Amino acid sequence: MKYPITLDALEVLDAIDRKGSFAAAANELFRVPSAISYTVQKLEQDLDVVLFRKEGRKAVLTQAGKVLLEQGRGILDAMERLAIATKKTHSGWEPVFNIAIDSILSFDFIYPLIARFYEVLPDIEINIYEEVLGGAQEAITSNRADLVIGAGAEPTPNQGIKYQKIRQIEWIFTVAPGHELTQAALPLSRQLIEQHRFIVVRDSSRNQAPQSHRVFSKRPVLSVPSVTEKINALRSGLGVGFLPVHRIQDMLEQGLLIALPVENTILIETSHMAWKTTNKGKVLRWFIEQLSQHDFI
Amino acid sequence: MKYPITLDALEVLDAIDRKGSFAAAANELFRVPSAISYTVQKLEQDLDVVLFRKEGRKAVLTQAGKVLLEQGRGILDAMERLAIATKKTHSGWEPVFNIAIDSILSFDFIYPLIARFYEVLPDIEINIYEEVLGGAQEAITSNRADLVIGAGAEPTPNQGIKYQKIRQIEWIFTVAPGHELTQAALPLSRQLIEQHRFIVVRDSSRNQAPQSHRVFSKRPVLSVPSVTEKINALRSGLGVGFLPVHRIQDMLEQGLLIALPVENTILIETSHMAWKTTNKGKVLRWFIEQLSQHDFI
DNA sequence: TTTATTGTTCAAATATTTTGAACCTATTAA
DNA sequence: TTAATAGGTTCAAAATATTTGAACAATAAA
Repeated sequence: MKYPITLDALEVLDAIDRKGSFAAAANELFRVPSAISYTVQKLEQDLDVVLFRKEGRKAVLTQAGKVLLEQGRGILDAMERLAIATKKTHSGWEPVFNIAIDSILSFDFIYPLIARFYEVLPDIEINIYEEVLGGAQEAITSNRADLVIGAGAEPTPNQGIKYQKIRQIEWIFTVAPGHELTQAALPLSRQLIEQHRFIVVRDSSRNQAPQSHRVFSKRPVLSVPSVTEKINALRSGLGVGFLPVHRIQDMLEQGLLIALPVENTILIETSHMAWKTTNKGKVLRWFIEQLSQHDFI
Repeated sequence: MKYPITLDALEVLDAIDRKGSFAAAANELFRVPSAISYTVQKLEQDLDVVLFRKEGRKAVLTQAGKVLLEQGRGILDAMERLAIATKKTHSGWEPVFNIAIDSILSFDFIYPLIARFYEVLPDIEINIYEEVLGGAQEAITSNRADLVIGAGAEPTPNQGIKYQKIRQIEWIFTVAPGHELTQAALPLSRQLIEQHRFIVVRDSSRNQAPQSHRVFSKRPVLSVPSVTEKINALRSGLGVGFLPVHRIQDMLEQGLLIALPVENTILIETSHMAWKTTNKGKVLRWFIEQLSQHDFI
């Protein structure tokens, strides 16, 4: 016999353990006690292992029974999830979706996007991978990623891969008026600004994610949930950081925020996304659509 | 219906996929073709998902079918291991120890580690299996694995699961001085390097991992038992391959080995390990300790 | 000592799976 | 073009497997 353990047997075992007796398990499963007895005996026989010992009028799990039950529960869970994943796939939703992001890009806009995604579809697994320079490209051709957010303009068209430019963002180092850095010599050095508290956009997908792999190193100091909050925090003088120019143009003009040049800093971030044209998944569509909208930023 | 997917159905699906047709699967399973048909139809009906599409006179898996099969195989494996573990517990043996490794990671360091383990505790059965992207995470929550070696930095802390970073490894494509690839235009293309003989670290453990893995294709390869041997073989000009930078720094500087850039290659491999905090096993501790040591590499 | 609860056994009833023959349908060979 | 062949499906009958219910034994609680 290839698989002596059946799902039904595991289900029965689980019910017995939770309810405390064969009789109660029978009741829960809408079966008659003798059916439970039969299932357990069959399992013990097929597996050639004693799973219950009689203690008084009750049956108690043996050590082997406990191992079987504990691990078996994991398998039952996996089965349930597999059924869900399969159905999701059938209706066009990928069960897992992998995003690779070039590590030089800012993640400020990605976290809120993922958070938004989980609000809509909480049980799809999103994995974000950071890729170093050429890696993002490779990630897609080797099917490691479904969507790549890469740095630079769109690369030359490639067989089977679609590229699309994402809005170009100009980042600028910003502090509140009266901040001590406004007194420092310009341009500011990296060393100097790193001594100040940075405000970063937090990965808010943490709590809601079914399970998400996040793969970048960061040393956040003050985390906020979105770029809007980041602007507010900066204005309140809680810290310093880079902000997208187009979002703070007015405030800069009104003197509510001060922009300062920093040495060796790339200000303009051009990025593109890439995906396989054969991929018709709905999750992919969702992300492409969101990223295409000019105001998602 | 609580569990629409049965183990038998997964077994049938697996056989169909491996053998290529319903008829061949029927033959393998000592059943009649109509029985296979019946099982598949029942599964499709219970799950309310189309799993096969007819192409010509053959039946081909749909996307959903592929997801089901791929994940289902993991569950079948888990079932087999569970049966073994239960029997071992019954007979007083320590249960098997399962390690899941993310398939994008290099196995080079694992095989020698397992070999070392057998020197210390030869009676314990170690299973290594490969998990695709998110799967490694899942493997631990569902108890399919006792230890997971996953890609990326440590994920968000999770109830009952402990994560620990493993040393980050930078891999670099290396050849011996005077190798003909040193004359080629840089960066090297994948096609080009694939024409050369690769040196890979062999799976020298008893219970070998399911697949050979990760070498680009069925090219001529030379298997060696450890990374040290791999370095030696490379230096002798026996072949080419990726090596961890920190192990060959000196040799690169002395010109004993030549590093060459390859297009679209991810150079830096970050990884972490994960295990259940409830697991107090001796075997687990041994592996954690070994993997924590910086020089195990 | 009753009485209720728990688990087991066994034959009968019921449900599920497997079979084999007949029948499609798309490729391949003649 | 036609025949032969390699899948795949359908359906009723046969073979298996599971569930039931009644009778029974063992133990704890009243």
